[in-house]
Amino acid sequence: MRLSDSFFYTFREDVKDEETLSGNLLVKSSMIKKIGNGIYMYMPLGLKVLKKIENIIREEMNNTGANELLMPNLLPEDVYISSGRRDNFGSSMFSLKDRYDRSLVLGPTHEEFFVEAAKMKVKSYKDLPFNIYQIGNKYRDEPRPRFGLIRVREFFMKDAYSFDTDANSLDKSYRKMFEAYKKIFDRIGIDYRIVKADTGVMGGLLSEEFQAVTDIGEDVLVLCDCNYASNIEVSECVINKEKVEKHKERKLVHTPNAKSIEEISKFLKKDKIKFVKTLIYKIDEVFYACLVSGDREINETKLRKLVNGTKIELASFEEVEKITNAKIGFAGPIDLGIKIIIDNDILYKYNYIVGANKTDYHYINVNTSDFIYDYVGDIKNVKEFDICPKCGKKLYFKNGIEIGNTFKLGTKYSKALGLNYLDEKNTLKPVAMGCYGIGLGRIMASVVEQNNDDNGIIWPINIAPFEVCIVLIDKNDDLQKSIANALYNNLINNKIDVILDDRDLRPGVKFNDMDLIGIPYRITIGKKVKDNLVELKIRKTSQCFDVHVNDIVTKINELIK
RNA sequence: CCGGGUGUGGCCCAGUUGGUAGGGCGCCUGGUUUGGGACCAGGAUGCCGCGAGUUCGAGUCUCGCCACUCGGACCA
Repeated sequence: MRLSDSFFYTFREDVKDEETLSGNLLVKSSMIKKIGNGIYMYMPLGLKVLKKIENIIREEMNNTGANELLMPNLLPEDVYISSGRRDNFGSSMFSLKDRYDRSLVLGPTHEEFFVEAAKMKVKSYKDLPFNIYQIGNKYRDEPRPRFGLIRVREFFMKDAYSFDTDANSLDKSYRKMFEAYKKIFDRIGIDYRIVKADTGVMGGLLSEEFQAVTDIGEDVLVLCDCNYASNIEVSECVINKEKVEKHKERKLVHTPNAKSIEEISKFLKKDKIKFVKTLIYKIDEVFYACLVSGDREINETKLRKLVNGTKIELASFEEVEKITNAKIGFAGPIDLGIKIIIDNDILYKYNYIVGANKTDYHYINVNTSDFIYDYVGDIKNVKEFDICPKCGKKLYFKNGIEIGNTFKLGTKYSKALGLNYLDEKNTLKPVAMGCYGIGLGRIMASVVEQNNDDNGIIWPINIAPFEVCIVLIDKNDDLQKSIANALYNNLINNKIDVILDDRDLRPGVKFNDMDLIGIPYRITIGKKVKDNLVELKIRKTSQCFDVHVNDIVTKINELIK
């Protein structure tokens, strides 16, 4: 590509409606443009990056023997109703009516339709296993899109689905995808971790996430040197037993205006750990009082699972005040009148402090024998420096962006949608499924978050929009011009992805633009061509070399390999 | 959905007590320049987010709406 006649622009200043580094750099460098909240255009340069990511994914998918197909995005709503997922998605699904008032949705994910596709083939165990996938758009009406390409409403994604006879076979298919994913992310050159995760709306048996490590990540990764790695959503807590104490006499104490654990702990001059907080949750329209130690946070994912619920939300202030008969902040388990769930640490706490269900009062010296509870379980978040459940060392946290995930679905969808096969003994069995996603836009944004400096983006070579740029310093100098053109053609003939900056601009402008858009290798053609020398600069390290014109192609080839 | 902020040439922003819409960057023309975002001279580009209202007069005041954005809630 020659820049002088290409669709290309850059901005010198940050744009105001992109707060993240990656969002700003991608917009300034003409990779993307926002046209609405969570909706982006991919400009020529950005599309090149996206296509390179796409091709790596496609190659590795095809290497596993998976077959690519393409699904529509405009989908009849009733299919999601049959599968039982219409309600799960709720308002995060875009829905619309056609001219006959029939309900359609924009696909947020395609399990149901891949099952439809699979039915075309699957009759017998001899038809299994196989894996089919697509690379296409997904639509989700996010409550709050943000962070540039990280959380958007229309996004480009690869989703694959495996179909097997049984759990053993599924295990192999899953493994195969898992290994392919590692190859994909390694080739892309992204810094990632694999963590155990929640199965969420997908349901199923096992979920693992591939997380790009960056500070703007919305997920918390719980990690240990022993290679334990888990999303905080599902990271199990080791039970914390306190020193056994003799039960003291329970007492009602006046604690005016001490609503939060923070306030009450200051007021009574006791450490947070001596308190138990009571949060009232509404899970599938039923209220539960949930108790955790004062120094801990509730984990809603764990809580939801414990009671086998689907929809979970904190009760409103009004609801809490009605249930506790007190102002917000004084809820406690004693004489409460709704179901009680306690965190398993509470069993090993003694003489703790709880709200008294009476405005401005707390109980001190409460013990678990003082009230009746309905559920016990691990319902709290791991804290940094907690003990690793696997090896006993201290855990540490990092932030991550989910760029890929792998699910063992089992027979959830095949049962719901009637995807069955006949086995050797002529009995009808449901197909065992897995599904596997990768978010391409998120990869792009995460890579930029991980690879940049004051001058702009630093693309890893395998997904850079161009591998090499040639900067022609003086386009009116015939020697420089002819050497630049010759080199440009030579690199193209060597299958190197090259861009020629032959614009009639000052050198500084071109250097800055090439830095901004992050091309890994720059060849500058200037005065030194008289001595048959060109300059090679490495974007990442800023190293510069003078290279003989005749050697430059070889040198570039070496670097790229 | 709750709370805060912002909407003014392509981009970033200024705009006094209401009185002819400004600057920088970019763009066009000419000239001088040419290895890290040059300089001089001239020039073009505005539904001041949208709609009502107050006023002789509204970018500015009032009301309503919309969009974007941040924090939260939410989120395969």
